[in-house]
Amino acid sequence: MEAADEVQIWAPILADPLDWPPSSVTIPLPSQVEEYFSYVYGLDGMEISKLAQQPEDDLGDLIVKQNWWRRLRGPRKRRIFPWGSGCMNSHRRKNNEHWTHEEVKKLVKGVKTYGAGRWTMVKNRYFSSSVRDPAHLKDKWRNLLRACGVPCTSKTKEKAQKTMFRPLDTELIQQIQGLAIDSASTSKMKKRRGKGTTS
DNA sequence: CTAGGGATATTG
DNA sequence: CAATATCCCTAG
Repeated sequence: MEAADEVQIWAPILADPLDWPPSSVTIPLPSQVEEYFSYVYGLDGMEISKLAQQPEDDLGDLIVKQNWWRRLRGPRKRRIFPWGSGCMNSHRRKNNEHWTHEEVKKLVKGVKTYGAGRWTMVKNRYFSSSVRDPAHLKDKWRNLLRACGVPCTSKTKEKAQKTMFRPLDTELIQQIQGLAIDSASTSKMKKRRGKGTTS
C-alpha cells in the first residue's frame, strides 16, 4: 500500500494546548476531512462535510498528520458483555457509544445557557429524547475540560491530553474554555434563564 | 440531583 | 503497560 493518501487530522488541542492558537496548522483537503469525519462520527460527518465547502473557515482548525485512520480509543460502538455471556440481568453497560459532534455542541450550548451544574435542565431541554443522562453530561463536560487543558478537579492535570481522538472546532473549544474560566473564576453568577434564542 | 471515583473497553 | 473515553456506583 502506498502512503500517498496517508493524512491524519488531529484536533487543535492535540497540537499544543499551551501554545494557543497553534502556529503549526496544516489545512487538509475537503475530501479528506469529509471522509475522516464520516469515518469517525458516521452520520454526523455529513453535516461536518459542509465545512469542506469553506476551506478557509473551519478547516483551518484541523491539523493534518500521518495515519489518520487510526481507530478511536475507549469503548467503541459495541454492546458486548464479557461478564454476562447470556445473562440479561448482569448487563451493566448498555451501550458504549461515543459522543458525536452534534451532541458536544448541544452540551456546550446547554452549559452556556444554564451553566455547568444544571445537567437536569440541559437533559430535559436538549437530551430529553436522548439516552444521555445528567451524569453522562457531567462526565462528558469533565472530559471536555480536561481535553481543553482546563483543570476541573484538583487531581486533574493542567496539561491537556496527549492524544485526542475527538476533533473539535476551535469555536467549540474556545466556548468550553470560556465557560470553564467563567465558572471557575466567578461562581456567584448562577441565575441564568429566560433566554437562549440567539440564532 | 450533583460531584467524584471506580470499572470496563480499546488503541499505541 | 499507559492513556483515553464511556458507563456505573457511591457520597453529600
